[in-house]
Amino acid sequence: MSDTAPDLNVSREATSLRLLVENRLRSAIGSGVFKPGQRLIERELCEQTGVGRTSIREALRQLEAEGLVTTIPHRGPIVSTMTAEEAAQLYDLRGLLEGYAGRECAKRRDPAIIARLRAEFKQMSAVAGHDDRSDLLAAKTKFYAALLEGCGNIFVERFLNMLLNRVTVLRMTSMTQANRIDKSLSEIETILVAIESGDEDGAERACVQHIQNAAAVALDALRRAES
Amino acid sequence: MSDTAPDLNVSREATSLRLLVENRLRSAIGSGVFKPGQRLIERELCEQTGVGRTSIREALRQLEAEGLVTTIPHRGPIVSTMTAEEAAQLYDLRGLLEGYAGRECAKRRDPAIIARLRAEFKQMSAVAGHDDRSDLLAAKTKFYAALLEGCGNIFVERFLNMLLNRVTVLRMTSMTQANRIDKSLSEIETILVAIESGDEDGAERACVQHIQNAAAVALDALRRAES
DNA sequence: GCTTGACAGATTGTCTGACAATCAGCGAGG
DNA sequence: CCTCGCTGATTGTCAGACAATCTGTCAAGC
Repeated sequence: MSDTAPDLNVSREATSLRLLVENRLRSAIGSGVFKPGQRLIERELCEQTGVGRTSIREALRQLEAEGLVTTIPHRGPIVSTMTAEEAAQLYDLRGLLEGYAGRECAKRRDPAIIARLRAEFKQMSAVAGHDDRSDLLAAKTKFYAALLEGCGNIFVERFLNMLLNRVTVLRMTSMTQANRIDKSLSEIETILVAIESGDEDGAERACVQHIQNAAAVALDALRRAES
Repeated sequence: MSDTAPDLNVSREATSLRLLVENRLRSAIGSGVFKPGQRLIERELCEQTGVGRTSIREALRQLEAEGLVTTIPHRGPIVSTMTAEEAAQLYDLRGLLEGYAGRECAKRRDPAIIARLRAEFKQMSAVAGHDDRSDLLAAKTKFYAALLEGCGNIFVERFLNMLLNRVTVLRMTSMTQANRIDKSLSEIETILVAIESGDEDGAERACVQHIQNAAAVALDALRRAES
């Protein structure tokens, strides 16, 4: 990055309609507008979005590849469901990857990344008390985004993003984090401190621990709902 | 699974045209018919496959999500290229995941899986001397398939499959394994033995080691070609 | 009453043809 | 030699169409 050049990153954001639709659907699923198991009928989506079937179908293929929707032959796509068993596997993998990301962040100690992590942590602390948890969630998401970028491995970043999308869906069904916010915050602080001090093992351990705790709460709620 | 019920799994294999096209393209890319960087023009693919643009485009979206092709806006899809840097990241992640898979296999010690692993290893040893390495590659692929299934984590399995597809592309460019076959075989035997004896740490270590060695050879060739 | 089979409706899977938007390369002009 | 505008190629997107297939229902038969 040059010091002199102004940021001319126009980045026509999402150029293609297909991408717009894709993001729309992704967030609709993530925010629970479309619930797991619900059918997504092409023509209805066409009417709701105002785009042709072509774009809808291509967007759905993408989401299918990401695992967010499941297409039943000649029946059409539904929002993917997850058994408690699968959710456990998801959290296992997430722990593995996020542990790796934490370790790499601690190893690299990129100042820009650390600054972002710290800023988002501050933001999280600031809004932790709000009734509306969407602020907290947004900050948390940004914290993770920084963590993933910081690991410097594009594949880890991509895969973890996929996993996080699916976790978000889970979160809707399991309505977790009642008073886990405080604990969660302190866990995240542990991660942050470890990364800042370059403690690779500590950062990895803290990340894994954080995921395991989150998993325990989520899986408990999920299993109860599944019974 | 019931003991009495016969296996009525008819499994009409790949129903939709789109899936057929997808697999065709995937293997065409994997086998080097389409080379990295090459443009994939929709209308040409239509003629070559005899299907409509609809199906082609949807298949391409899937491959794009897997990272096998990259779509340049208003220019169309090309077979994805990889820098040495990215390849190194890919191998890093592959080591992480495959280490996990090896560990889990050793932990679970599923007899069916172990039998498959051993059978494929035998097959590999048998065909190692052939000039045509496609037999060896096929057996190796099956060995990995068993390893991935054996880890019991569907997400790990899915992600590793994606990574392996991209490694296959790399292999085309870097023409590795001259006389690495013997070493490679003995490394795989180490993995197998560790899994059979339930040595979790050993299995993980052996897997990671195997990937690192493979990575070293591949990256060396790649960097030389890139210069 | 319960099972079987046929029918109708809904929805996907796929093709065709079309058109505007956009990009890459080329040649004219300075 | 560099810049500008044109032309051709290709994608992005739409609308309409049709067969294949699934689901649910309802009548017929045991």
